Amino acid sequence: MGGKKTSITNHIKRIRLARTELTQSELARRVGATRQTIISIEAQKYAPSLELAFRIAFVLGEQVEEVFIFDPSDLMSRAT
Amino acid sequence: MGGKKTSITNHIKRIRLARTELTQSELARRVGATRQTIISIEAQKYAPSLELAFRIAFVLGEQVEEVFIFDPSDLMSRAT
DNA sequence: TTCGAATGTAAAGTATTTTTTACATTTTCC
DNA sequence: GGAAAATGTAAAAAATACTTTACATTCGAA
Repeated sequence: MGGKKTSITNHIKRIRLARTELTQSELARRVGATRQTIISIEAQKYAPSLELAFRIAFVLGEQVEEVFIFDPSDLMSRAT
Repeated sequence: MGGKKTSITNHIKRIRLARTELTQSELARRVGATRQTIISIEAQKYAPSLELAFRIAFVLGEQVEEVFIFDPSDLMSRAT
């Protein structure tokens, strides 16, 4: 069913509400994406591009790595 | 020639050589991508996905934001 | 100089992200 | 309760990232 899964999760919604109190529409507008894109990313349907991730973090006033959490466990299984 | 493409640049090549002395092939293998992908990204032909960016940074032993540099100037022109 | 490893170019095909459009549900607030 | 704003689902098309394959160039060492 589902599939690949990205090994990335994000805290956009929490930060958006707790820290900046932006609506999805407002965030979308400020980062230059559509509301639908924000919805899908918040719902973890897919990970954003690196550029969009940077823009989101920038607008939220956070570092990329505080907004997006990478789980390297699948990478660990690869060899030296 | 090129087009605007992405507002992201990277220091993969410098870090790859100076810090870890990996070949493109080795880096590609460790991050689970192809050599061609590493070549294109190092050549700034396009930016990696967020996931690949995280993997590259992880393997290089750096933070995402030390490897990939975001220029927010195009974002700044958007309003409040 | 010659071999092999590393780097590079190109192009076609696959996979993933983003937009666009349209409508449904929930929340807020009067 | 009702209107408006905010959030949500869906799906097709467009844009971008990634792979695969094949061949060319550069560079270091034997």
